[in-house]
Amino acid sequence: MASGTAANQKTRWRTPCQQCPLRSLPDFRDFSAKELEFVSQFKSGELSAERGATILVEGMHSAHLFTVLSGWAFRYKLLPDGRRQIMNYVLPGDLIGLQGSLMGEMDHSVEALTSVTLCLFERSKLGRLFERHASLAYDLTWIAAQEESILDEHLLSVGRRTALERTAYLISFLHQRAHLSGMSGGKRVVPITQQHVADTLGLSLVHTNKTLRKLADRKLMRWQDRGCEILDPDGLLALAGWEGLQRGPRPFI
Amino acid sequence: MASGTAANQKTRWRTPCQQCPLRSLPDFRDFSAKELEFVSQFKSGELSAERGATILVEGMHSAHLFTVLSGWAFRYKLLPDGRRQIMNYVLPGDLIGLQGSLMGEMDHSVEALTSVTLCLFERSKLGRLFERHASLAYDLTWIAAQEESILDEHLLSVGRRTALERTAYLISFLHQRAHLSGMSGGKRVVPITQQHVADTLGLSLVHTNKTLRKLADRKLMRWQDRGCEILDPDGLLALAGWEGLQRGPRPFI
DNA sequence: CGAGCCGTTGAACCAGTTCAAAGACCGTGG
DNA sequence: CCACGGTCTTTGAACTGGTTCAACGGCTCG
Repeated sequence: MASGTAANQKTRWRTPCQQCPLRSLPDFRDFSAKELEFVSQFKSGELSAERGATILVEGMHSAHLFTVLSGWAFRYKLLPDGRRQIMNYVLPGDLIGLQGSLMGEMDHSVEALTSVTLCLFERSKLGRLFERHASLAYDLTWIAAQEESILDEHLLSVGRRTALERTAYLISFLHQRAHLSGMSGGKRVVPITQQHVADTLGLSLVHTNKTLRKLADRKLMRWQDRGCEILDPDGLLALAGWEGLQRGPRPFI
Repeated sequence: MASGTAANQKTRWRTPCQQCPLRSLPDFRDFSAKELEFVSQFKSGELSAERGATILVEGMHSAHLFTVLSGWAFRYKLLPDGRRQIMNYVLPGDLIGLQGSLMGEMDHSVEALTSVTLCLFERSKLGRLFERHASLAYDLTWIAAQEESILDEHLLSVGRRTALERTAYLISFLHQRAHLSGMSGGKRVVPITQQHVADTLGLSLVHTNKTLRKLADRKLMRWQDRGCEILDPDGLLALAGWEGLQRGPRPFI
């Protein structure tokens, strides 16, 4: 279970939004010069965190919003006795802390899976975003609705899919997300342990291991190191009974 | 499982937003005259649906958004073979169809639990809302973030709580929601069957029945008719290990 | 009065958990 | 260089929380 301390480091400003490497990804929408200018001054700095570091803590009242610039993280909640449920994964281009910014305090925590760099935005400027940049306000709502849609699918998995189906779903999901964030050359690895898979799917570690083995025996994927390689994307989708993520231009801040 | 057909009926305009009965509830935020005027012309009519009727269908491309004026409904998804997962319940003041409006097509369905009346909004006017009414745009984002927060908690339940804890959680959750929507005089009943409980919690009908019996034996609640009566709200919260819904002024459209 | 829906209960079963142990692969310090 | 401890994965075996199957009783509504 999580043991990392919040060893975050504020770092010097590095990446100007105008040259943000994420903008060139095909899946992100284009920004107007005006939008770009606003986002640029909305951004107040960058932050980096090591693998295992806790970026946001449940109950915390944060003055910031973040967008992931590079690396992987995950959102989770704990029960009083320590049982953990991972809600979703956070990849480059994803926004975190919106829920906390709008509702006062975070209702979940976020931990880094790899070393991560984040763009930092001032919560206090969020009002101005809504007042002066309708298109960005729309994007924020879109992002929140998108997250809702993903959570719906996760809930369907955990509630109604069998262990094998769930696992196939999760592997597909992560593979697609990685692909759309430009992280995978197809074979690429997702940096998670089997414990993460278990905590995402509501399964025990042991049964997760045995289920992954079954998927490997069927030549659908292969577990290696700390992650997995996809062998048969379509087979996984079919097994999960899942349509896949919807594509199309995606906003980000 | 769901059998109702979409027997929706457009009805004559009835409730002017200025006299909306929901506005007087303590939990909803106040509107300025300007906001009220916009919402008033954003609303294009009302619609009513009978118990069992399907209000929105997964895959559908809807030209409307809805707010529930009265009655109960629920959001759900189906797997190809018919397994059903209920994602959340929809009560007076709740918005539905936002996800579909923003992302093109609905990724879930909505069915009425009681007879329901809905306010109808034109999706085409959503752009104007963002451009001219920042405060309402903010509210929409808030609403989406709130839904996300609720889904997180559901996912935690289904993934990591035991059947008894889950059931206690759901009962508490519905009780609180009903209370905040002004629907309950404390003893009031939630209009759902045990099949709905099962499909919300990812349990079988039989085991749901046995679990509800345990809660009743412990004098925490009582099942009656088509719903339940809460006997010991705090006992349920404690059993679930849940903090309860956060209060405070809540926006609605 | 019959058909459906809803709730209830018992009994057999099994998907997934828990317990236990061991092997692979690090990085670290002696 | 090797020994050591920590993290991660793997596997077998016993167990159990929850499922499935089956049947029945009560209620409502046409």
